[in-house]
Amino acid sequence: MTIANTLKQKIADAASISVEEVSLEHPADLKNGDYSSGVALQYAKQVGVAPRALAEKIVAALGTIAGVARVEVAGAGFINFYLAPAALAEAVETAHTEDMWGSNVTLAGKKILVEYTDPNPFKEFHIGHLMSNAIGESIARLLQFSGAEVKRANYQGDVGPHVAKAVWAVKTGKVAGGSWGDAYIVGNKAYETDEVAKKEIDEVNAQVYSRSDSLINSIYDTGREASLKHFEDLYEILGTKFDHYFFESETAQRGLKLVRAHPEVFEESDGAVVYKGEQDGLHTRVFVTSKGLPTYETKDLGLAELKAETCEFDTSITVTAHEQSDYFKVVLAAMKKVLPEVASKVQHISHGMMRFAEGKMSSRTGNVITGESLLLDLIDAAKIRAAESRADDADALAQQIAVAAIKYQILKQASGKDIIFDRERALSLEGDSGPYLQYAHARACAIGEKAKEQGVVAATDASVEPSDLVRFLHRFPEAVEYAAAHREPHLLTNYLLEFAALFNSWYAQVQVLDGSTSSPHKVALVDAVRRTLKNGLWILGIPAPERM
RNA sequence: GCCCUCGUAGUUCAAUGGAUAGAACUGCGCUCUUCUAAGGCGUUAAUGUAGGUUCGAUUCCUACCGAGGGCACCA
Repeated sequence: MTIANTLKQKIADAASISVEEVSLEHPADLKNGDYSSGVALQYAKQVGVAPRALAEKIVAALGTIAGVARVEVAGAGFINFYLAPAALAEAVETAHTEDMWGSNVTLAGKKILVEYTDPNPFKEFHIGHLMSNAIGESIARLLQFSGAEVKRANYQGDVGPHVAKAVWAVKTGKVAGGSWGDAYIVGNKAYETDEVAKKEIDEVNAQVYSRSDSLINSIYDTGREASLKHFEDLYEILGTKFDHYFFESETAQRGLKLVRAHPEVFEESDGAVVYKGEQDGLHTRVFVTSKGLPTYETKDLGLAELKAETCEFDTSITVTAHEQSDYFKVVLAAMKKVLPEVASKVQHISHGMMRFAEGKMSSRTGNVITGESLLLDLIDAAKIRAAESRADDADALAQQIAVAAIKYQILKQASGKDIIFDRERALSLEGDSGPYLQYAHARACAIGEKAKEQGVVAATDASVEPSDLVRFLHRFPEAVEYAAAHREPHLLTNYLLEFAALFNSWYAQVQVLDGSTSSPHKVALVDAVRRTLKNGLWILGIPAPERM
């Protein structure tokens, strides 16, 4: 950034001090300029000059900076920079003409594998999977928009006790016609309350692994395929396309081999094979049970190896709920010793859990809310509004609005915190919401369409005094880069909300197609706004319908 | 007991060590003869407690209080 560099160089002339890094930020209030620095406040004491006086000296030494219209000293000693109209008009022009407006190249050439969603065949698609999907997809897109070559991975548990429970329930005719998620619920309950059933399920579990029973094989194969197909339908609605699918059935043996090959890393304890995490300030975890079965820890080691063999990557990210944070640290500590090269590329991103406002725990069918039922409820609710819209396909629009509503709720807050999900709030589709952003985008599209009809051709005019809307639009690329650097979609969500609010407010005051000579410029600006919202929504993984 | 997250308006969330701590929902009052009122405008209301570091702390450090999660054969 030229401003930061100039500031850094000239501050020495002004105060005879050297600074390694100058703070330069976007003031929250646009009145305070496009950029602002607090260096004078920071170094006033060291130099022995009052902050404002030092700021004045620095400003005097700065001279002219390309693209900056004026520099002011304000408040206690802040140095505020106001960009020149031409520099801001350039941002509008870029946003109006460039498809990739807002992208950056900070990760160019980097290969990144992102694993997320991770549902289990034979079980329901839970809220947690929905959260992991929304966050993982958005992080993948943020990295992509920053120039990285991103591959999406999904790791699913297709073997284990949960599978046996569902298969047993079907085999014994305990469920008929229900979903595989229902079968799991029935099997799980029987496992906990019925001794005979428990024994049978354990047997089924062994048979699933050994594939020794043809009836069980048939139920298993049918169920696995149906579950995976069903998940695919959900991914289609959610807008995710995975490049790689990994299954626990592939990672178990691999993991066991790795553990057995490293007796110096793992030790035996009470018949089980464990990793003593205490040596790394963590806790002990079991990798192989006393029955010789691999636990999830071991499977994760196998998964890491399998990922590295399947595709090349510089970084491998796994997105999970926060409850697995400590677990992951132990696995990573063990991995550093078993697969050091892979371990050095592994990163874990965790998110909070979704909780529900009291008394709103059940779905429309009266059951516990799953990720799927939540989505279906929202689609239903959105249909009423969609039917009154201008959309050609109301059902398709209802789906897009529902996805926006739910993803926005997840992506609007810092990912470390739990999310209190209030259905009423999400279903209202108003205010601080995904549909609000979509609506602003649809409005911008409508103006573009009308401009075309009237034959008004967009043309940016660098001499027009820039509005707050333009100055905020100029910050978009930096907002993307900032969010990508922190792997925090909510930082972009916040920017987009504020940007959309600014646009809506501007829209209420300004008539774009008023037949005046300023129309072409305003049409260009509206198109720049449209692309900013479109690209921003794309990064969040939220569809941007052109008509609502 | 130890470890990890986290405590901000009545509620759900923001705030890159900076300027008057921002929104949304709720309440009340305006606003469609003008490009979409899923919109806009106005109005009340908050940093858990006690110290520390700093020119400046919601943010960093320490202690306490409170919430959620994790801590051996589940995933």
